[in-house]
Amino acid sequence: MTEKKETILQTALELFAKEGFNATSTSKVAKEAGVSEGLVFKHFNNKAGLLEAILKEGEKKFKLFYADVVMENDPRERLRKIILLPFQIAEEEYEFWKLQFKLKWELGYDSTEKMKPLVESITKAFDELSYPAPSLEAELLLQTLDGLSTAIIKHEVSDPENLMKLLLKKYEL
Amino acid sequence: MTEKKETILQTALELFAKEGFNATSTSKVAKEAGVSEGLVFKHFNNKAGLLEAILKEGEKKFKLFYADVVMENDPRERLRKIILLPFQIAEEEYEFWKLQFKLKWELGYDSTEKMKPLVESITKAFDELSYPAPSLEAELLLQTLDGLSTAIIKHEVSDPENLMKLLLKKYEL
Amino acid sequence: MTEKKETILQTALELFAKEGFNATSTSKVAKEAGVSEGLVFKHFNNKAGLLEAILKEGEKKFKLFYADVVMENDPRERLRKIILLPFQIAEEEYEFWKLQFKLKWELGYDSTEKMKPLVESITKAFDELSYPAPSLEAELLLQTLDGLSTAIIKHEVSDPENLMKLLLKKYEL
Amino acid sequence: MTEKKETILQTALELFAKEGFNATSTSKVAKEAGVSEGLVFKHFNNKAGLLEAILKEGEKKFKLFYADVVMENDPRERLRKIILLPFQIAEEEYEFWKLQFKLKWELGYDSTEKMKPLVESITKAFDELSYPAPSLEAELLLQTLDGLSTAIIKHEVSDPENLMKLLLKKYEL
DNA sequence: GATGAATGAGTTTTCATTCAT
DNA sequence: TATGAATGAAAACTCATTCAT
Repeated sequence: MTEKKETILQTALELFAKEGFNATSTSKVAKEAGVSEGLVFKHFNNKAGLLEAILKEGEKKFKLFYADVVMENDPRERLRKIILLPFQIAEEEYEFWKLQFKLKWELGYDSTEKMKPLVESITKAFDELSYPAPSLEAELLLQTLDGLSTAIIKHEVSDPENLMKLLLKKYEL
Repeated sequence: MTEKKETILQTALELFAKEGFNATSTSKVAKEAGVSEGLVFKHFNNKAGLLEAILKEGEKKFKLFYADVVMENDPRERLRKIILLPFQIAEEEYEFWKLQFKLKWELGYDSTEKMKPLVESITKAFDELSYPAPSLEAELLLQTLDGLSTAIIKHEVSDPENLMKLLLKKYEL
Repeated sequence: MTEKKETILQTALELFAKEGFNATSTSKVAKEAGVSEGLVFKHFNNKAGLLEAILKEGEKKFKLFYADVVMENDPRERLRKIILLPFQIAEEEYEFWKLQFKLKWELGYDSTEKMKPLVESITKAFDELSYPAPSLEAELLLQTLDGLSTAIIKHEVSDPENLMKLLLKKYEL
Repeated sequence: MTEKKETILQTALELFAKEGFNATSTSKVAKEAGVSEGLVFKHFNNKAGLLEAILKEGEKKFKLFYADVVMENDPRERLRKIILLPFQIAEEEYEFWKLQFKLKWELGYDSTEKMKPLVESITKAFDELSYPAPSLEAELLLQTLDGLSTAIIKHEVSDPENLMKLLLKKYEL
């Protein structure tokens, strides 16, 4: 990946995250990235290709993010790890995750399929810890973490540290 | 409000919810609503005005939705009511709420200000029930409900009934 | 002429003078005049009709303006009178005359025909005063007065009083 | 400046001069110039930008036009030169100057500021020639020339040659 | 790989005008 | 006489994309 290609990708990420996919013109991406309009298309074929490239990066990060959780054998530790995740997002990555959320709404795509392994992994953990309704517990926890992540990314959480502790305590972790 | 104006509003709501604000052209709204494109602008000045009108309706409904919670005096009952809310959304209103969520992401606006009274009301409830960290509890609950609502609207919840029961039990309600 | 019709005419005059004919929409005229959009058309048929009505008023005033000059028998007095004209425009009539000038440019119409009697009258005056080239003198004087009027209407003349005196002296009046 | 950009500019000049700024659509400019409408906007941002570009060219020519006058040291020669100017406009430039006049009316902008050096230069000439009211003389002469130019451009002058002579004689040049 | 001029189809918006009331 | 909802056509402007260099 050449330097300019990288710049385009990064710029597009930022603009898509800030303004949305449809509201961001390819020409704006090019201008902001300091490259010619044509180059965007040379590298990514079309606007959708640019988006795809970004999304692919997103999924990679996403998997990396969750891999550690799924691999964890100890059920209590597995729950701990998934709960900690939202709080570990580095501030410089907020833009990136914001984009992922934003795009999911804008393009309306369904992530349930991709989440399945994670859901199952969490379900199993609750099962092993003898929760009476492990599947529902997993669903609820993931929804909670989803709401929480949203709030964190939007800088709407006042006291992350204690919120984390509270949540951990609720699951006796 | 004339009949046609109403139709435009309704059509725009549906299209914005389905496709997103930026991806929906005013000409499509007009065509779908069976009116001339000019009329859209006569009534709402510009595309943003149309959106605003929809959003204003949204806020009205939103307030109506939460009014019952805030007015409730008994703290346990208040919590019960807020938890029940997401599960009471009528299926024909999914579009409407989907739009509200979608737009919030697409336009990136901050709803914390508008949520304040609700947050305070829930905080107070937890306080009265002697939870050790009422403010954090309120924050967490609302985030949970936010994630949950999202899932419900997107038809991603498998067993709402039991999910609701589980959540109520967690708060001993 | 009803009161509302009069208001429309007056408003249109002002707007056309300020913004130009093409740049002024009928809806703006209606709004500014405080009447419905339809009424403008009821009274003047179409936008061109509105313009025509204004222009007709203009010609009336114009003729009134010059009648006194043409009627004057004494040649020196006739010249005096035509020279004084631009300086006698009342400030509240500037808008009106500005419009006349403006429209002439915008619509590109030729006023030579209408000016003929005046030109002849001035020519005759110069002839009677034994100027060697009366026709040229008349042309030049009228062009001077045209340039001068323009400047006056645009508030670009610093010292009208003395400018007038200077001009009169040049013709020994 | 690419060839097409040049063509657009030239076409716009002609159309604006003939029909006026507001009455000329960008689509007409594009069609007449044989380019896509988009290109007009690529090159000039918006319709006003196109106008501005033309006006800028106008000012350049304008300055060139008057530079020779202002540079002239001999006061009599300076007056001669300014008087000759309107008569030296080449017929193929009539369109251009017509536009300048037309736009000044349509857009209502004030050229006094830009004329200042010229006014001063003429004032000084009259002063050096011991005219009793040099500043007023300059004002009057320029207004005369303004009216005259207008008439020339509009082809309303019957005998330019002798009109010129008459004017020169009036200033003993 | 990189540029930027050029396009064509679309989008938002304006506007003169009509018509039912 | 007067209103204002409604229209259809055109205007200004945007944008993804192509292509010659």
